[in-house]
Parts: sequence; C-alpha cells; structure tokens
Amino acid sequence: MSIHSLPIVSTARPPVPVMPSFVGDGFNRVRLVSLSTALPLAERDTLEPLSRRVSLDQKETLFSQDEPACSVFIVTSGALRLYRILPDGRRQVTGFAFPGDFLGLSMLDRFAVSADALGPVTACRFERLAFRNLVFGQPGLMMHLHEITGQELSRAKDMMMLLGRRTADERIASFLTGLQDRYVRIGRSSVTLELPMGRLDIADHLGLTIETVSRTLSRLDRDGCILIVPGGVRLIDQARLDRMSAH
Amino acid sequence: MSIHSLPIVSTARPPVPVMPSFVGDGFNRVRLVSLSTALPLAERDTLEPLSRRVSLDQKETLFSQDEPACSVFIVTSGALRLYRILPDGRRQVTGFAFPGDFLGLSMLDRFAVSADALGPVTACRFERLAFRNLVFGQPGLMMHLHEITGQELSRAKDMMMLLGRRTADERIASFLTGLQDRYVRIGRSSVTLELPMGRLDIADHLGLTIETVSRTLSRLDRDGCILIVPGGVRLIDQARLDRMSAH
DNA sequence: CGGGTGTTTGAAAGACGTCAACCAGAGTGG
DNA sequence: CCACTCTGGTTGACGTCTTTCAAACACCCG
Repeated sequence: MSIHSLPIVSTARPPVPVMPSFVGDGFNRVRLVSLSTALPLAERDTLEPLSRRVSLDQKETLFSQDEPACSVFIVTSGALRLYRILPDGRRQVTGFAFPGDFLGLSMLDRFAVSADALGPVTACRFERLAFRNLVFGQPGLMMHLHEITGQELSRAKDMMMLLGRRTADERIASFLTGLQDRYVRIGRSSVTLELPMGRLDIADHLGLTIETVSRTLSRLDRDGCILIVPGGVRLIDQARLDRMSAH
Repeated sequence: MSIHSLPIVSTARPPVPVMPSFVGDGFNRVRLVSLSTALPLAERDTLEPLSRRVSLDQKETLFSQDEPACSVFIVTSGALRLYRILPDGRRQVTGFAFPGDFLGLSMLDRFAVSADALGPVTACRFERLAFRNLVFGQPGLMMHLHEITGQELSRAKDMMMLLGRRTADERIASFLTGLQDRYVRIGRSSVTLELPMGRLDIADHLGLTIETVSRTLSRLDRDGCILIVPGGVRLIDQARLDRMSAH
C-alpha cells in the first residue's frame, strides 16, 4: 500500500512526490540514486553504465548471509530487511534498506547479512570485481563510499546503545523518529510514515517481542502520541517522541 | 615511532597469527607490516613522518564523542574502552581497542565514540588531513582500510545480535570467546584471558548490570566452565563456552 | 463465507534489574 | 605492624519490565 492511499493525507505541506513510475526509466533511476546518497554527478555517471537492473517480489531474497558476495547493490525502489539468524531461529534485523541505500558496500568476501524484499523491490546491481576496479581508479569516489560505510558504522553504534540500554518505549520512539529522518532525506512524507515491515520485523530489529511492539504502539496511540493507520503510523506529538528518543 | 611499527594485520580472511610480543620490538613489528597487503617501501616512508607517539595513563581520554576528529590512531600497547553515553548517564561500551586496532578510521568529521585508557596506553597518532591525503594516492591502502572498516561493521552486527537476542549467559560466553579470538590474533595467551576492563565496563558493553555480570561469571566458575583469577579469567571448558556462544 | 496471515489484548511467568549489605585487596598513615 | 579507608567485586532478597502462553480479532482474498 502506497503512502498516498492512506486515509489520512492532510499533512501540513504536500509530501514530495516519490516519482511513482521510475521502473525501467534510466533517467529517474539515476536521479533517485543521486538524491539519496548525495553522490556527486561525476560519480554517479561513472557508476551508472556498470549497473544492471534487478527486480524482486515480496519475500524474495536478494542475497544471503555468508554467501560469496559477488555484487554490490543500490536500492532504487521498495524496501528490504537485513538480518542475521542464529541456529535456533532467533533473528536480529540489523536494519532496513530504502531507495538510495547501498548493500554490500564494505565488499568483504561474503555478505554480512541476509537481505529480502518487504514488498516489490528494484535495485541496481554491480559486479563486485568491476565495481572494485572502477573505484580503484577514483580516489574521490572510493573515499566517498568509505564515508558512507563510516556512517553506517556510526548508526550501528546507535543501535548498540538502543539495544543495550534503552527501554521498549524509547526503542519504539527512536525507531519511528529515525525512520522519519530517513524518509525526509529521500523526500517522503515526514508526518505519516509508511511501515513496509511487519510488527515481527520491528520486534526483531529492536530486540523486543511482537507483543511488546504491538502493546507499545497501542499505548502511544491511546496517549495521543501517534496514530496507527493502515500500513503505517502518523506522528502526532513530535516533541514527546523526540524527548523519548532522547539522543 | 616509524611506520614500520604499523600493526596492519591482513584481515581480509583467516586471521593471520601474529607474533607474541611485538610491543616495543621494532623488528617484529616490521614483519607485521610485511605480512599485510604489500605496502610498498615508498609508502611507508611517506607515512612515517606523519605519525607521532601518544601516551596515556589509566583513565585518561584519547578523544571524546562528537569532538572534531582531527586524528587517526593506531593502538600500539594497552587497551581502551570505546563508548557513548546518554544525557541521563546510561552508557554503552561499543567495544574495546587493543594493540593493532585503528581508531577514527572511518574519518568522519567527528568521533563517533569516546575512547579512554583502561591502563597505560601508547598509540600512533596521524594528522587526519595528512593521513587522508596520503591514502588518496594509494588505492590499495585505501581499499585495505575500507576492508578493515567493513569488518568492524560486521562485528557491530554481531553485537546487535548479541544485545538484541541473546541471554546473559550467552553474552558473557560470547564475550569471553570473542576476546580469546582477538588475543590469539595478537599473539597473547588464549587460555588465561587478561581482563583489563572492570565488571562495569563489561556490563555496559553487554547491555547488562554489573551484578548480572558478576553473578554469571561466578556461576560459570562454580560450574567449572571458567576459573576467575586476579585480573582475568581462565577458560576451562572451551567446548561448553563455544556451545553457549553458539555462532 | 471460510481460511490464512498478521495484529492486538490479557493473564501469568521469568529473567534481569534494583537495592542493600558484605567482602577483599591495595594503599595510606599513625 | 596494624587499623582505616577506598575502590571494585560479590552475594542476597525483592521488584519489575518484558516475555511467554493463549485467545480473540481484523483484514485480505479466493
């Protein structure tokens, strides 16, 4: 379900349209990439010719943990969950990927996580070796990609703090405001957040159970902090959410 | 301190065992570098004048979170704790740094964590800008540093799994075996582990309280799994610890 | 309308946290 | 040489937040 079809749409400012139909449209695809990762023009022009389009349906897997990493990806539409699983089935969702996000950028021999589609997904695929060779000749680009990895590392440390030291309420609030920030960065509505992932995904991301996630969201709704809508949530009391996220 | 002392361990794949005592031993340290991704002599000579030795006493701070990151460091002796704190004082120790570890390698504008010494520490310090400029001209070196950051990211995801989905017992066991692995890699005893950090540091690293850490260690001791000795622990039942760590 | 999947809600249980006391070793100083 | 204090670690009793178990609910789709 798209955000535009949500019953409640009357946001203060009209949400930036998310280019509804860029699939198969090379120009828009490139624009999307540049918008989200702030890749300089020269750099995206270098990368573009190497890319090949990939499409996934819901629940299809883009790659699996520990499988030889022979590709690097950039998400162009849709969303994916990134996760690891323990032998006994316990799962940790390390993050979610949205348009503009790189996958496999650290270019280790094997993927560090598994990735599968939360809904229809399109992505650009680069041959790892070709990508590597290209990047080798572009110190500026390589440094930029290194910076992106550094930011991911910083966010990973945020997650450690969240998982190690925050309460359920704080985790949920932090998750919502964090998602809001990411949506703003890729030009989506910042008031009504689409939640392409299920409650179980959120739970496995925040180190909680599905019941605790559901209960906490319900309570935030009752308290007038958020409004649960089909397919997402609407952030009502921004100030209180920010206070709870307490960075 | 010369570049020849850079303990760049080839981390691309199977951990290369590193000589037992390289601290203060110039010759062995040179060998260490030679084991890494062929750093041409010219490059080392270029990098050498950039490094300056730093010494810290126990509890002194090397750098603080959010302060402008104008340096990159390599630990040469001792150990540090890396952490973030919330406004209300809750702390998350994101990791510990040992000889050979880089600090500030992601080269963002500001440090992502604070770092202070668990005991006497020495490190090599590089001016961030000079380091950056040098690395710019050495794609192989830059790629290698990127790889190291990628591995740190992968370990961060291990931590997420640990913090989000594992029990106290598993966290402690995983911490001990993980430390063991790191010690092996830098050529230290792999049976009796020195614990340069206090119980509180361990607790804040594993998302537990000091009491839970103490209790869990005591129980593992009673069960004959480990032996608590002054300043560290001795791993007795390796098999059981590995099973508990359950990767 | 019925079945399947995903979400919500309630009651009970448990793992870990909190509070508080005690203990041990290392300095320190009389 | 032995109190004395300080810091860090251990242990116990109790409390609570989150989980677990269970059931109901809602929505989608054939």
